[in-house]
Amino acid sequence: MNFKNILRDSDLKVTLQRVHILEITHSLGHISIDDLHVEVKKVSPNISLATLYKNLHVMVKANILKELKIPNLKSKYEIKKEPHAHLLCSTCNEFIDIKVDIENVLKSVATTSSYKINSSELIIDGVCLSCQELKGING
Amino acid sequence: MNFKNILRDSDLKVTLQRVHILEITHSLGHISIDDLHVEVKKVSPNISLATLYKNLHVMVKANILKELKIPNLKSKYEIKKEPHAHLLCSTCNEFIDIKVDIENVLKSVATTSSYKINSSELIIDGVCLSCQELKGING
DNA sequence: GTATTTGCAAATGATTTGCAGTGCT
DNA sequence: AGCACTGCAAATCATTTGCAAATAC
Repeated sequence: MNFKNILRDSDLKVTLQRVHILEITHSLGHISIDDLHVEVKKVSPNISLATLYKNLHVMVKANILKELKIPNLKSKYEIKKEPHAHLLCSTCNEFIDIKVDIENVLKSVATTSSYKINSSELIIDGVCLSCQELKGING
Repeated sequence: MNFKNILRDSDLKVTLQRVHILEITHSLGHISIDDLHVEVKKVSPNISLATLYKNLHVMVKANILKELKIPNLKSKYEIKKEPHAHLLCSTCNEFIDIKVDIENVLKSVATTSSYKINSSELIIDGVCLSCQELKGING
């Protein structure tokens, strides 16, 4: 991914900080602002939280990033890509992308509601396999 | 709905404040903490935000209420009921319940991921009919 | 009567803002 | 050069906590 061009295409100046934010977010998949701060400081030691907040907002508005509001946790950010859902393990907080097909569901909602639908966010909450096994051992 | 019994069944003391919170949340469908504060003060003028926060947490933990984290907005709370999705108008912020059937989707996710699924949250974002019409007139 | 809950005020935590200096184009 | 961006510190906003008085059971 060429993040410099992505920024230029959105009329955002290419700064080292922004490129680092995008590279780290891309390589980790989803990240909270605090984890991002830790990671970005490894390459830009003086970066401030204020800069992170400003850049996350501006890049969300520019449709480069997406903010994911997650039950019980702080928001995470991800690079905007094809629609997909998320699966959260409520025990260990593993958080992963999953492919789901809800096109027909969205179409039928559009028809019955008369809404013009832009996007959707599906977060599925459960217990991952290894946490199920641990629970079996301990409980 | 008998909110006193619902509270008793969860081993929560029945207080006027809690009953008011539940009555108002039920009658309005979904409500943010600030709107709830305004509404509850009409019947319990001295209620504090701290009491609201404490009670919302305790009632969410007791599974009487559900917290809805909504893109761009503050959380809303609703009485826990059968699974359903939500439709948000990103122009006027209308926020409504909708019936959707994603049982098969969830089942297939359970199978492929080996997760034990507890719940899911689907928020669909779009533009409602009257905002579409207004945009047509003004734009 | 005891334990829980309430409401206040203060503390903490999260996010935003103002601004002088710096860097991108 | 000119405007946007950064980083700091301060301001604001949101949420939580501690505690004395009030209330539920």
